[in-house]
Amino acid sequence: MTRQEATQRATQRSTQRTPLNRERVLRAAVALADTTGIDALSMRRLAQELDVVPMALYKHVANKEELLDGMTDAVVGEIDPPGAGPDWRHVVRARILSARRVLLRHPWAARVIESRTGPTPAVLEYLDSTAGIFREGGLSADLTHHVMHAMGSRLLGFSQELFATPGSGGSGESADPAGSADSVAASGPPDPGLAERYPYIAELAAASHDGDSVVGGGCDDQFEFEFALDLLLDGFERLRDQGWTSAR
Amino acid sequence: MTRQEATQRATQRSTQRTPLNRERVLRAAVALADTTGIDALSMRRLAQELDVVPMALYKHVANKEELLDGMTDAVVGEIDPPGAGPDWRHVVRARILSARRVLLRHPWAARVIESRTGPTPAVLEYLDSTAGIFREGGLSADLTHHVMHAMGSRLLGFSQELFATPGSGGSGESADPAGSADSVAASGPPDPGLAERYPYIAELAAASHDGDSVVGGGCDDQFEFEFALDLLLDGFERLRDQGWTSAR
DNA sequence: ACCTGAACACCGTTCAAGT
DNA sequence: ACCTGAACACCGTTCAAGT
Repeated sequence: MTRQEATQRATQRSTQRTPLNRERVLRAAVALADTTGIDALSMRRLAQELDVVPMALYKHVANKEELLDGMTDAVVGEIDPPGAGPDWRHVVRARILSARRVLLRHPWAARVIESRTGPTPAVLEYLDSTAGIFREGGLSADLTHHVMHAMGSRLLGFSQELFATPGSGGSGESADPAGSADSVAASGPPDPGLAERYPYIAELAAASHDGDSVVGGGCDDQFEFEFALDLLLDGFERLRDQGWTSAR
Repeated sequence: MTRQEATQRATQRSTQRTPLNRERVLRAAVALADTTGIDALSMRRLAQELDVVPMALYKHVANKEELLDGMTDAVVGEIDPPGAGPDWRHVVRARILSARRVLLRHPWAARVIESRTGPTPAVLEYLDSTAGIFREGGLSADLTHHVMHAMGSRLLGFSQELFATPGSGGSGESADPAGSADSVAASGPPDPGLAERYPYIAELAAASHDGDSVVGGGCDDQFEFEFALDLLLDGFERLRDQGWTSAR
């Protein structure tokens, strides 16, 4: 390679890729996790994807934990801002369902968010504005406090089921206690021993798809999520109307 | 070392430790995770703890995933069997609070259980007998199915809060959206900027410890867990009494 | 046939050597 | 002063060599 060729190549490379910055690192990390799963996301693999040497990443994130913090903020930032409307239940419901759609787009996000030791700025902002919806809906600060706890990670759209549904991608975001029922009853030639050993689970599995669809797990994740969400919102509203306070 | 000494030492070693078996491997793994946290549990470290060569473990568990499955079963096996009694709400409540106590003893267990791709035998048995409590309480199979989904991982005593409370050990089992509020307001000299940026969170934090205790996070995890649990059980009972069915 | 040391293909991060 | 290749201390698991 001549000196001129080398210069050309260097120029070409520097023009064809924008110089590395935090934003680009985070976006590449999110994209990599989306396509290959969170387990395959390593600093080395990410560097390779960005066509830089691994150590180059450490100029933009202090370490892998900070990378994961940044990815969390990027994902939480995708959640729709709270809408306007007179009905606080509708507003909070719409926002949480938006969060759920975001988590479904990024199946790895639930586990990453749960693994953060503290809330990131975007999460704090999300929690603050969501608390505001409850407060403006007439719930006392006391009740809102316990409501936020009761919602727990469901606030961010987590399914919080026990096991990943068969269909879910890689690093299970949604899961399925009654669905494990379904697996027991529906997977291949149903072992008669299982239905005998777990009679109640077998019964639940039957209840889940005696309708039109008999294929697959048989559980409608969206239905189950909204069932629990509405049950909780119902309960919150009832407590508000009763003027509930924690006794202390 | 003489030949006799070598024989003695070999004999001593073989008598002072029972020969390795699956049971002993699992118990050592649980103990190691309890004391050092789940992140420090590696096949190599576990082998070292048992005073064997790493490869010796692979005769008793196929791989690390199977080790984690076994640890899950060991922990879930610690949950009290369902008690007897006419009040299904009391029975299911007591059982779930027992599960919660078990998880508090093994702070790593929640994350390990969540990471299982499918239910282990002990989990299936737990879910089956818990579904049985609901069924015998008069809930239809249909309602019980959705109830199990709505409970999600809370069935196994998971706190399901967003972030680990400051006090919780290592691999966060319990967490705290409103508690993150508390951290914001309570940590050190409260940055006035934070309360302005997150006014609702600041308000919740204030609501959480305007009582007697002002120290620490200020949240009573046990209270929050039971608040949500009872809210859900209330809702289930109400649906049962209304003869609720999913429309399909 | 059984057991196991060395090796393989990784990992996050440190650090010193090179420019 | 900046950048980065090599190195460090790990990891789960394979595999072939040794008994």
